[in-house]
Amino acid sequence: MDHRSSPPHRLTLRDLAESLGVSKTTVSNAFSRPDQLSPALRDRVLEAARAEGYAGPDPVARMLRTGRAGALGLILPESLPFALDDPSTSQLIRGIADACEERRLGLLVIPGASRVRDPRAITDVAVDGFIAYSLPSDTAVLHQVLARGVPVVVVDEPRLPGVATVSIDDPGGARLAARHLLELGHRRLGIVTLPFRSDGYTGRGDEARIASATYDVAARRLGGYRAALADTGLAGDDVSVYECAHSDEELGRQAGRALLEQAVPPTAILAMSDRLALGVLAAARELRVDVPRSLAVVGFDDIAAAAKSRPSLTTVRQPLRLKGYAAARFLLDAPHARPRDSAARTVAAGSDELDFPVELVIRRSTAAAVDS
Amino acid sequence: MDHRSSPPHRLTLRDLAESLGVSKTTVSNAFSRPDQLSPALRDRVLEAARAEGYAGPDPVARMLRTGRAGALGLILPESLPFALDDPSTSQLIRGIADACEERRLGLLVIPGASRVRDPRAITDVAVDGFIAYSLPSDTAVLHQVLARGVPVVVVDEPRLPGVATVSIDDPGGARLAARHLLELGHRRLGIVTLPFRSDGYTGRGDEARIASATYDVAARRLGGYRAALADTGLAGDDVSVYECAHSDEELGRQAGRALLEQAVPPTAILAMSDRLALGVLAAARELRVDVPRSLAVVGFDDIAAAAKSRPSLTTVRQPLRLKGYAAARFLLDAPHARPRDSAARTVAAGSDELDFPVELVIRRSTAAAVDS
DNA sequence: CGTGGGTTCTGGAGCGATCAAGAACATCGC
DNA sequence: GCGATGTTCTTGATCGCTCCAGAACCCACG
Repeated sequence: MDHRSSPPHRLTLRDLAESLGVSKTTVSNAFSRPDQLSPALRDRVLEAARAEGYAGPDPVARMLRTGRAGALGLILPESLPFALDDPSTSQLIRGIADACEERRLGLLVIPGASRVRDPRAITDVAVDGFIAYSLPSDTAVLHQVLARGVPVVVVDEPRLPGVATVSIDDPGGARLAARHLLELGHRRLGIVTLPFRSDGYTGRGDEARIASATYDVAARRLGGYRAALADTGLAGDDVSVYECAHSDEELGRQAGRALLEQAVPPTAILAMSDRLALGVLAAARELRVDVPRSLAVVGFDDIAAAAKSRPSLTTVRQPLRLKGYAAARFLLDAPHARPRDSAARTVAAGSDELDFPVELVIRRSTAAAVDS
Repeated sequence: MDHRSSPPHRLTLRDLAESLGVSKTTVSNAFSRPDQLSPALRDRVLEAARAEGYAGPDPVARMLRTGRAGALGLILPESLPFALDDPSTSQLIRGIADACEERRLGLLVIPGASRVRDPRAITDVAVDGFIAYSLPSDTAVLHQVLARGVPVVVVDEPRLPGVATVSIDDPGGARLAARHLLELGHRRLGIVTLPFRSDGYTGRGDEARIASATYDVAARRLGGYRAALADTGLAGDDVSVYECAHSDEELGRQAGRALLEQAVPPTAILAMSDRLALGVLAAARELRVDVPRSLAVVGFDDIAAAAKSRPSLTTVRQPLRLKGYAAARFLLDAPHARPRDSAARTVAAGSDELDFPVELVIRRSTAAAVDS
């Protein structure tokens, strides 16, 4: 009771202890370890806290002492608006949120990481670990995260040696999609890709860009498509590639138009995401190209809209939500995820990769080629 | 140099200072206040940090010292999946994210607050303030937030005396919508409402529930609808009300069917959200009720899908993204938003309410009544 | 050469909690 | 009645940093 009222002092655990005539530890226990003190005293403390307006232990001070932040950092490549727009990203987030809720952890979102960013967004944030989603390999962010020394799990990309990664079999999925079209007799294929680099380029495929891709996923899926072509003894010659800067319907539509308006248009189009494929469908509609009779389209992801489109979309299903959940669990359950007992940067050595299977879902956007 | 290597000690600022033979303050300044020391020494410190693998000042320790958490807490009524699904919520989040990005703040998401929740989700989290979105007035969460003593801004509801609120003119917007229908000659109206309470009830309107509403928004909008009826000299008699537990298309469809399958169906339906209105449109389609010829439908919010639906939706536009942005700015710019200098619980006394105007957007889902 | 005003750097006191170790007191068996 | 075993509460150190006040130094001015 000796400090007057010069600054409207925020009540602290010690103040309460003093005014009650007990030790700080006792007050602390009353809040955080109820079984460590007699119910009577506990009630007295809690009662006094309420009366004096003490809100409970300061989370930050506790974090400093215990070394746990009680939150997960989620690093997203695009802005939050975009992430929320994109069904596959938001499915992933759901999965992560599920795991956070189970573990009573907060979820701290750090969007826009594919652009150059203030490193403080990473270094100044109180988290027990990061989940980095689909970042280009040339972004500084991931290295900042690694440098911070907290556990990290990467989802999808980039695959870095020694960094825990949760992903899918991208080449395998792509191969499945392409093989499906080839088996249906298609020989002139178009490919609508996700970005190879994060420079905002949209346009015809460019081998130089592809060779220097910083987005692994696009490169891996393209590899899968081409592997299927090679299986069938086809060179990639009759395949035109169109790259989109983002995964959205509008760019997919644009890509679809570009491919369909070629002198010799493809009879089938492989799109690296369902949103792109949906855009291709829109382009076909505009150009009065019948799907699947004159054009077969295959997507990737199997978002909810894929089953609802007209025609419904043949696609490669990946377990997005599960992937998010698994990534969070991977982060949390890993031995090194414990705070301050190790300088480990990744979650686990050895079993640091978790790959989910994919599955081809055949719907109505693909049919046998009619030779034209 | 006296602490050996028993635990793989995480490098601290002091370790670095010692090994460099400078003071802790100097190292701290090298990272956080570059202008406070000579460039030469600064470089030497930074160089040593890199060499020894020191990642920079620990954010939690800094928070404790400076009293700033560098993050905003966002409290959402529903689960994150649901929030991400809902276009109006995600628009709001965008606005908040915009402001956070401007101010280099993290965004910590706390979903599912309308259910009973572990108070630790609120008390244990390091934030400089909370934005509470559309919470029922009987939820404990908001009181926990208030008790924590950090600044709070409520968006939409509940309106609590002395608590800063960002909102819109709900009764006014609703009145606009209803008046529009009345002016078109409609006299038999149906109303599809947002939930009045958070108990998951979906079904016919129930005056007892309405009177004891814990969701202010639904009550205020209903008040607006009824005010318009009163303006026209109509009692509410010819108005059937159907309450939906959530704002989604499926429940809207269900509500639409229930209203349209009545012995004497309404000629016009007022829905408290666009998603509900879209569901009503779906119901009308199923029942082969022509919109707008046999049924007029008005929504609320003006989400992107409202302009794209068939027919496009007449609705009450509210600036969702702006509302989010404003809420964050309100929180951050308020005098009391500064840490530890006050026990103020709300952002500002006096000007603690920020209301945005709404606007009726007339599209093709409404037309003059044909007397049937 | 002394004085004043910068700049650059240091030391030590906290920020508000938790935790390990131990003191005080009661309980119990033999 | 006495050591043994708990239970309940306290003491003091510590988490890693930032900030305040001041020391040390440099330079210039009169």
